[in-house]
Amino acid sequence: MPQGSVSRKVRAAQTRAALLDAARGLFSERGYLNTKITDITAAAGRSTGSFYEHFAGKEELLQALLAEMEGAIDTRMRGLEHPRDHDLTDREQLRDHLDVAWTVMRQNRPVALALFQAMVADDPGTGRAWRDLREQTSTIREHLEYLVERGHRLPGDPEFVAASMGAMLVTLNYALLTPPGGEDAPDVVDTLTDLLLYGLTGPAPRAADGT
Amino acid sequence: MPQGSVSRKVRAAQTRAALLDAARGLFSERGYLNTKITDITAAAGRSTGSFYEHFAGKEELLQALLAEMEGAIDTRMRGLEHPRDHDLTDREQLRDHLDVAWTVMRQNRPVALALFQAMVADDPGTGRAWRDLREQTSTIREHLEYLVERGHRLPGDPEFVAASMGAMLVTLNYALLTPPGGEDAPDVVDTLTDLLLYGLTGPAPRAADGT
DNA sequence: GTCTATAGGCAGATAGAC
DNA sequence: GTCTATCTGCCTATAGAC
Repeated sequence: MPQGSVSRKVRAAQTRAALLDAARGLFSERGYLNTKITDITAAAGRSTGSFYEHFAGKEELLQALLAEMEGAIDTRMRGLEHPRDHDLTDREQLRDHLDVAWTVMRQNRPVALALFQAMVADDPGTGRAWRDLREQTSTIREHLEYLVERGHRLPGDPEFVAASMGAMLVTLNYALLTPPGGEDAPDVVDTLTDLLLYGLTGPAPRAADGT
Repeated sequence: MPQGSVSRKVRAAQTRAALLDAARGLFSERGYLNTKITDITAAAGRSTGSFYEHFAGKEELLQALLAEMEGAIDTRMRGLEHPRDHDLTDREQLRDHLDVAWTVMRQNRPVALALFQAMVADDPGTGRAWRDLREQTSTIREHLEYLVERGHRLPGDPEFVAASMGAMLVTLNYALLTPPGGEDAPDVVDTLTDLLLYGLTGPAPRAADGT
């Protein structure tokens, strides 16, 4: 393989990375929908035409960002078992799950923001919103199904309950991208944990027996 | 006042109403973001120029639709007292509130859809998402504040808890605009009531005393 | 107030030289 | 692969006749 060819590949990869980086920055600043392809190429210091050598359009670039993020998460999670039999009615375990989800969204702000906007901007008839919600909550759903199998009684269908939890999380994350009080509320995860675990009635002393 | 002038006013009102009607239909079919002003005028059987005689733009038309909806609700609710001291930890009262909210969104599908898309499409930096969520949940927030005043312990700040409940509601509504299984799930309100009231642990037997 | 016609401004996407 | 240049289509918004 000739050297020139290698160098070419490297430069191509650099351009691709530059586009992805620029996109992240712009998505975070102005949002996904308000960012034009020409904005991205300009910020990356590349030409408009160069963009289409790497991505068919903005949506495909977003999928690439998503893949990158998922790759990074998988790497960090490597080796950590994630068995199906977590008990989400255990406060610590529920809190862990919510904390991971929240942290991932916060640490990947541009991607989370863009995915949410893309989900909502899509023609509602396509059903993308429900599909996205469903996919993003598949882990929670499995844990809930496990609970049901063990005889626990949930407020409703596990799939729907999981989607409801996800809807709350992603929408709050979006709404809090610009923190209302200036700084990010520190106890979001704890509050949501308690709300989802015990509801408005709050943790209450249980009867001794399981009647 | 001359007759010609009256007739003119009437026709203007008809055009305005036709535009609003057409917008409702198109928003419901294709969504707010994908509907162009020219689509609305075409569907209403009017010219493009006519639109700007009544609205400065699409967003202003949406605000008009919102005002219309709120007017209709106020009319229906006229005479019904809505005191601040509702107890949302009472299942029936919480269910009633969620049911009203859900029914309003379902019966005003185009407006609810459009408002949600408009909220998300706005530049995130404006903080519109949080503001909208806050406003739409002001009633719930007041009830929760009332509970806190009476000594009840909530999972967190009433404003944030109310916003969380609202986030869940409006996002699920949006995701379920195209029902996944074909028909609309009938027990959405009941499931959300139980989830928000008791959480994942479900209603449980309480201890006899309040220790 | 409503119409026709059009100006004007993007922004997506491609052609062709290097 | 990357660039410059451009074409194309779409949509907002206005001008001017009726």
